Amino acid sequence: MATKRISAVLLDGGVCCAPLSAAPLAVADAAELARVFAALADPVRLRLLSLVAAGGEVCSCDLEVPLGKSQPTISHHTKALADAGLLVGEKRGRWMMWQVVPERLAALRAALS
Amino acid sequence: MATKRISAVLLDGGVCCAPLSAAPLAVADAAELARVFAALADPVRLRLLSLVAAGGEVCSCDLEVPLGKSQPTISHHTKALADAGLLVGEKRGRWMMWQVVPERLAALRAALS
DNA sequence: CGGGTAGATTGACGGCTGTCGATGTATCGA
DNA sequence: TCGATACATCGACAGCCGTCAATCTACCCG
Repeated sequence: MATKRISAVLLDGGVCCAPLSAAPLAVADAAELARVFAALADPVRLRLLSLVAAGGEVCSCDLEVPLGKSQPTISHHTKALADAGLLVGEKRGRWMMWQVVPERLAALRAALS
Repeated sequence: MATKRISAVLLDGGVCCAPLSAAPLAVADAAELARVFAALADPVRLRLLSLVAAGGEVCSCDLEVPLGKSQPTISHHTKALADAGLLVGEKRGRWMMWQVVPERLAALRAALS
């Protein structure tokens, strides 16, 4: 019930409304947006997101080496990005395959205008 | 000297290069980007930025009431946004007037593609 | 000058977060 | 069934961050 309403900026295709400069951000919208930006506020997560974005579909096991972090740390970061809606994962056999959610990135771009 | 080189994404008009999905983000670029996103990863700062963006030019003294925070906290947040290059301030008499840096927002949008 | 106001700075406190080792769970191959 | 692999979870630790009261600095006006 607490989250019946979610910022319109972050729903739908993400090409929505309420850009920063149009009108003062509502408190709830600001909280939601901040949650997503917080997911991007870490250099390791940004590189992880970039690796997945550039690769199209990437396995968790292929992230440890390029990022130079331990397996639990990689798992921690993929979860953070997934919780923010920026990544979706699909378990395929033994492997976890990750993809970016382009609509989510578009929603962020829309909010930053 | 430590910052001789700064991510091209965040310099120039900000309409630059190196979008996330094009190629894996360089370590230095990721660090710079993360610094800016960290500035946006707080609901109070997002509302502050939005207030300034919507108002065009806003005095610090006009931020305490709508944000519901103490004066030192407001000062802390304006400094954080200014350090991230998202806000510029001009001291005019007794008042500090703030404006957004649209190029910076554009640079972030460019990076998120 | 002197009083008042706007803002920055400092110090302190509580909470959040990135990191890793250790452990648990599921899946595949032999 | 057994060993190995991929991933998640837990617990712990260190460092960072948002917040405020108190204080300091700069500026205006009378």
